[in-house]
Amino acid sequence: MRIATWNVNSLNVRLPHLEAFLRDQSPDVVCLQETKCEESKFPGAEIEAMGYRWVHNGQKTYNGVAILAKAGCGNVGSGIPEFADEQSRVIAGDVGDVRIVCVYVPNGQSVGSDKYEYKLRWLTALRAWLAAELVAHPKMAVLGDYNIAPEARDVHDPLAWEGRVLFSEPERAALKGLIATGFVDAFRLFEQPEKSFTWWDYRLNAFKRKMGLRIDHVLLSTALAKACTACTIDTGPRGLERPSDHAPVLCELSL
DNA sequence: ATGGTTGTCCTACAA
Repeated sequence: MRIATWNVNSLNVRLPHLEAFLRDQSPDVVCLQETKCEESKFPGAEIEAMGYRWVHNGQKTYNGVAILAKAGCGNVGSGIPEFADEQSRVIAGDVGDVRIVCVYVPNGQSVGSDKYEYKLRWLTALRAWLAAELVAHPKMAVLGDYNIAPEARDVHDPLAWEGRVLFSEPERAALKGLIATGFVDAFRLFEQPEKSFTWWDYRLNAFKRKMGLRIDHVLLSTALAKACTACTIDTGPRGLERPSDHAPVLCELSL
């Protein structure tokens, strides 16, 4: 089974890129973030024509998450239970015997801001929920835009980014704490190229200058990690005309 | 240089 995650930064704008990605990579499951549309504007017919069934937790203008799956998914839930959130940032469902959780972690804006505090509270709630979910679903994959670079090697200029949002110590500690409840970062199970990133700012020609961060992740429960044979970043879509600012991450599971 | 670009929606705001 091949699973993937991609922050598309508007699903309707990125539909041609998504179509090419699905054709080129043929993933069984794709988690999307920042669909930026409510249900009435979700391009469901187009996605079904590409051979995928879908579930979506959307909202107007901001956020929005979806899971596309060739085989469809059941037992679908939206949001973090017991965490009231007006923002559409989580959707989960079963594909076969694997629990798929699609997350769009808050950006946090800047360290010390209200949005930063919200990000940390959100991550605390996510951790508590997922720790409990692991008991019921030993085979679990949590994919998405975490808006956190875990280590210095995940940042093009770690000295410049140290202490800033996306790479501050409290954010990294929160991600580390989440992982410590029973996950592994699939990307780091394997040898990877230097300067492996998943997001590059639209400004200052950041992609061409390799000025990126690795903030999109595939976390696998320890039971599921045993089945993981590869994890890669597909930088192709980031180089296209009018791209998302994020690249997709792909993960291969021998299931 | 505290800069710059994109998406949504039409004016700022979020990223």
